[in-house]
Amino acid sequence: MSSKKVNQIHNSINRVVHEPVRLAILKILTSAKEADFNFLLTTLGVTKGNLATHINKLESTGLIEVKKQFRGKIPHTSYRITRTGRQQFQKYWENMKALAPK
Amino acid sequence: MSSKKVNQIHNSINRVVHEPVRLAILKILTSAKEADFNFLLTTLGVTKGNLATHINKLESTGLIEVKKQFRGKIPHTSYRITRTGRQQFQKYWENMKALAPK
DNA sequence: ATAATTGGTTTGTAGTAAAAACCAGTTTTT
DNA sequence: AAAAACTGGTTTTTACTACAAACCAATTAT
Repeated sequence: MSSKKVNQIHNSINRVVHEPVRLAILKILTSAKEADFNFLLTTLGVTKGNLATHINKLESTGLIEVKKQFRGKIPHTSYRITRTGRQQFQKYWENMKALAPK
Repeated sequence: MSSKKVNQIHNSINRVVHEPVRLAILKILTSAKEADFNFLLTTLGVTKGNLATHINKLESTGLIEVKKQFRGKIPHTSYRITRTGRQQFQKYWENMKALAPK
């Protein structure tokens, strides 16, 4: 069979971004510039393990960066979206438009 | 712990609709009124088994309906989006807007 | 002294997408 | 007449992933 590349718009969808919890995280980080673990935890209403997993995914793929510091003696972790994270979030939505109702 | 229902916008995302291949199928069926197995197969560029599985999912959840008939002696199967399928597709995109960049 | 908070890691389970193999019947090609 | 290809799938297997629950160490509040 000839390999005909037709549309395959569904292949343009970045799965890392596509996951709803991560979409919500990215949405928050595009608006807020910075957010910490607990804020995301209560805002999103997910479990800690689940949140940590999604954050790891976003960090390991370079979409967000993690800033760890101490506030006094208490650890405090906050997250920011990276330049490429912002770009990929934008690109994701451009691609999604092809699947939206007219 | 108190069950605080906060935002949880990610929970409003219908997972049946959210899957990219199914999104593409629904998009086609909202535009085209009717499409058959082979058209979807070549247009989407997925395997038959994979396509059949997604179609089953969409049918069993009531989003599309399947019309089977014979053209002469050859089976011919076509698909249409249902009323509620159209509604849920619309609703999905409304919910997604909450996660899109402003 | 105990409980709660911070910010996780580890472990286990369940669901799912996807490819590949298989199928029965029909049609086309050689 | 035989072989290949088409129609529209089902079944099986693999691999990934989301998610919850349990656990943790250190610190702070009661």
